[in-house]
Amino acid sequence: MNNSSRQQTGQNLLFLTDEQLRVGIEAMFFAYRGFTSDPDRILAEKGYGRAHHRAIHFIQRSPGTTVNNLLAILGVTKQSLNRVLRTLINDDLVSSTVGKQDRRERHLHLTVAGAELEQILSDAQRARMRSAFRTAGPDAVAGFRTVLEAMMDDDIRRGYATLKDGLE
Amino acid sequence: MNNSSRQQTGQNLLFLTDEQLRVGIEAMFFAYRGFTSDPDRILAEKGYGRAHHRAIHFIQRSPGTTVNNLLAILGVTKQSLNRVLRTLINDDLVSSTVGKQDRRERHLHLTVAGAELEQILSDAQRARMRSAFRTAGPDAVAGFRTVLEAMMDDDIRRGYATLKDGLE
DNA sequence: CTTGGAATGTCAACAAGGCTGACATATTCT
DNA sequence: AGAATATGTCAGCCTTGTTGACATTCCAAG
Repeated sequence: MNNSSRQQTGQNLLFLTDEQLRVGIEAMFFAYRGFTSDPDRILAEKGYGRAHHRAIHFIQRSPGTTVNNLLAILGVTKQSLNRVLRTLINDDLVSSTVGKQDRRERHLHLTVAGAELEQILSDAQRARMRSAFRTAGPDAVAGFRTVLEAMMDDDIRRGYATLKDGLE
Repeated sequence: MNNSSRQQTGQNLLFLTDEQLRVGIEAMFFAYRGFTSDPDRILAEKGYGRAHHRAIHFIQRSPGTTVNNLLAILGVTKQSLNRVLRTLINDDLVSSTVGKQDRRERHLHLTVAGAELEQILSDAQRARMRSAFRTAGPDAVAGFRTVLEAMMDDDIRRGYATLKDGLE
């Protein structure tokens, strides 16, 4: 299992050595820290955390989404999500409206203030991503996305593919 | 600033649209969750958390490293790290030995049991990374690493480059 | 040799944000 | 009518981050 590609098998599989995998693992660790650091700084100033950012992000990207939808995407318990949503609703960044077909459901939207904060956060996060993408170039970006997609859990990759479809 | 590349500038910059950046952001989010999920499961069984994994990982990769080195890499407070190290040392997964030149320093090593756990964790994490790399192919992997590197904070990228140098 | 600073450890308190379990309420489906 | 669903809420626990205060040990400069 270890060093599975010490002897090559026709193709060049040197990119699968344990050492290369270790570098990939550490790259993920350090890059993810950079990826979250800018929004984290902004959020900390306003008394929010990463969990609030995640909720705001996915409400922005799917306006009117229900609590259950959000739970499935975020992969946390309803108690955890509820705590975050409660503060966002109290602070008037998110609105929760009763469903029309199914009145048990709550549909979530960003308020004007919520959309403003979302904009600030995603501007900061996109700025870093844009800079990284520009530096790396389109081919590298394609590879980046291919590898990340292959690293997701299967069920998530399906949902993620649906998200992507909005693009084509 | 927004949709900065709606009109192209000679080169094809469609990969820098806000939509593409959003997909990249969500790819990072979902992929990182996959990336940590396998070790997290194993750690939870043994009563440890992600912080223990990080400590074990970097002690394994730099045996004899000092607490201060580890603090710089992990980017947490010494109190936070100390709490984690204390449990690892108590559980005999990590040994802490007084420095010979500078006896204020503590040099950290994995014990046999610690190395065993590290092996289990990194096997799990590498398995996912290897599968993703193999699926994506060497060119995609190169792009993946290029983008991640460009996404790190500058000071970290320098340290990360040093780590990488062990490879060539 | 004394003193300042560096490296480390430890105690206490606090907060965010995960978790489980239990329970309430409203609504919809069967 | 009763089961199932969607949501909210309370209480308590854990990990892991934070700050602040303080002790110890040692090196090095004066």
